[in-house]
Amino acid sequence: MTETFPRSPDAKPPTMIDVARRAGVGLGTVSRVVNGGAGVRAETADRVRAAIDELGFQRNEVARALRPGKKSSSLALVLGDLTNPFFATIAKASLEVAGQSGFAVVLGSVDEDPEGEKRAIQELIGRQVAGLMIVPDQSDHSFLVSAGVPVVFVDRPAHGIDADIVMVDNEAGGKVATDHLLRQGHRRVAILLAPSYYTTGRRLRGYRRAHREAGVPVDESLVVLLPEGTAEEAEKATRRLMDQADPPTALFASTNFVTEGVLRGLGDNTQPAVVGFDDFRMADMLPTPVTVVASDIADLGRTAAHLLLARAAGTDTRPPQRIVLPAVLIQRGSGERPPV
Amino acid sequence: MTETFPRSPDAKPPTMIDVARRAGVGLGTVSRVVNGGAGVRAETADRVRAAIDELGFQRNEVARALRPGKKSSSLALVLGDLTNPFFATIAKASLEVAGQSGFAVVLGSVDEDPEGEKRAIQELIGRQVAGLMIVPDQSDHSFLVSAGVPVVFVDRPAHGIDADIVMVDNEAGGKVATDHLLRQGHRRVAILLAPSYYTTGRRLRGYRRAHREAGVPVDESLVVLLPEGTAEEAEKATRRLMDQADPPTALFASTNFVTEGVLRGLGDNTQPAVVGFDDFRMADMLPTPVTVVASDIADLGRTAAHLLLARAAGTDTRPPQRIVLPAVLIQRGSGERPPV
DNA sequence: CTGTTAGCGCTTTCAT
DNA sequence: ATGAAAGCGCTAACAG
Repeated sequence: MTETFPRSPDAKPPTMIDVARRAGVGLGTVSRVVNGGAGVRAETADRVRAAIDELGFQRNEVARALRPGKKSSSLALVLGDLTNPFFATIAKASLEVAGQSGFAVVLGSVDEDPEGEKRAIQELIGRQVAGLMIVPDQSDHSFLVSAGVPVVFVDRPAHGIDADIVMVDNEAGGKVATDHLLRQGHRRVAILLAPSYYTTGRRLRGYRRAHREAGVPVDESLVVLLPEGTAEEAEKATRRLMDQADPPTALFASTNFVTEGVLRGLGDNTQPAVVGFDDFRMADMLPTPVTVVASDIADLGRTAAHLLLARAAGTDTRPPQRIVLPAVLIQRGSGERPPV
Repeated sequence: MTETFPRSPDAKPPTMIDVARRAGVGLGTVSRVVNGGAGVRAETADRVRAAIDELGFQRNEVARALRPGKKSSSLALVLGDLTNPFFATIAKASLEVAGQSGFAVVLGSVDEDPEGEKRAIQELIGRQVAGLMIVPDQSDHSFLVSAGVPVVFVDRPAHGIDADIVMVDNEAGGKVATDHLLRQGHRRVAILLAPSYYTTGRRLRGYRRAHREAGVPVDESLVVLLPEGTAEEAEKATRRLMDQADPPTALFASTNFVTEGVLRGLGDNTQPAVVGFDDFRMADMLPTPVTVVASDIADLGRTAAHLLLARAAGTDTRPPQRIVLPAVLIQRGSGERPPV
């Protein structure tokens, strides 16, 4: 009895009114039943439910969300490249948390262009999302101040607005990684930074502080700010570093893609020590297992989602929070090579 | 002059009526301007635009989508684990395509439970998405027939409904991989399958066909159906395989996670040849670079999104399409080891 | 307990 | 060219 092709798109789906007529009750009663059925006689409710099944009725969430106050039950997630496991992990985690509360997650498509993010965000706000989780770029986000929607920033704070932020302890991470290298006697530790103003700055800060406290001067030629945070750029930069007169004996890569590039750039050269920021799948399977400074990225996403949900529900009215997750060193081999 | 905290959540955003009052025009005029401004005197339009800027007005997409026919400009994407690069790639690609057409993408949270997918899909339909892209599980999807929304399945077809499907040539891929191994003289080729009824079945079919055509009998003890498609299960299964009396000299892993597990299970044993299905980041960086059968996964996502957009727009009214993308062998080393 | 009614913000005729 | 008015499907008073 099952049809085998989708119903023609113009066939209008049944509404509550259809259900009401079918069940011989009022519109309000149907609404009550659909929303839990409190205050409706069991018998009536059954009749309504029967009608719902027969008609295949499904509540129109859009109309429901039109009601003022009743913000749509969806959150927006704005981030860069889903192909980056770092972002994918955040997405998955926040999706799970949102789903548990009956919220869907709308993904804003963020192209590369600088205007893309703002456009995407405004688009999303127009869709009446109940809240936004944003992994912001460097641009000004003050336009969000008057958006009337709760916002939680993830991984890095945004300019022009004081809102909740959930992130990793970048400076401590940078410090731990560098300490580890210096402690083993390395004196020429290079750092390769992806161009993300904030995290980059903090990680570099940790790197410098480690040097200062160890009494080791920083050779500025070993501080490399990549033009792009890709493996390709990191690979090129690594080659250049190793080709110079006095090459580093250790390299600190500031993101997972950069780590990949560094390893590629090093090729068969198994001399220099390498520590990466952010763990990645199969880091332990590479020829020399990769030592990293890692955080619980899924927790980053989960925490952000929980916080946003609480803000959206109005449950949480504290001033903007700043949640910082720890970063720990995971020794696997590449970071434990002694200096030459 | 910029405030530094988000506006209190109860501050209602300005509506078109506010704009109309402010500009001293009628509601309809504002609507016209917002939608391109055709048929409005330039001078009037300017006044309206000025009011829009001053008030920071933003069209309420929800109210807009309430209009019948005017399907919301968002597509739904329902898939499993975003943490799997395979799915993440699909998500990213479809997101880009959708974004170019001004569509947002809503992600359904698909938990592990079998009912999860159906619930998520119905939720999404209730949100009036213009179309659905689904990487379906094995359950029955006939309930979508009467949903009145175009659906495109990705990676595998669904039961109970004849809709568009974009996928990889699984059988050819299985054949190519197995051929490659047999051609090098391997006679004991194991295949490790993740439990996904369809792709698994096709890949296995290719495996069998390759054996048949080569006149090599299949040892059924080498056909392993994993209880779960995780690296852990694949690792355990690989250990078991290699521990048996007459172990295989080659292994064919049916997904990227399975490939990872196989490599882990093999550990230092660098004897057996390995071919994986689906390429993955850093496959070329492992101790022995990994030979894989790969397809353009991003293209899978892109194609699905394009098709869905056309269906949603009513532009494409062809009968359900079945688009199959090729799978090619990428030789990197692990698959070129000779039999012992 | 249940039916009726008034909007939510917008698009879209239909007059003017 | 522009204003007025009728809903879209639903929720939330308000009556009965």
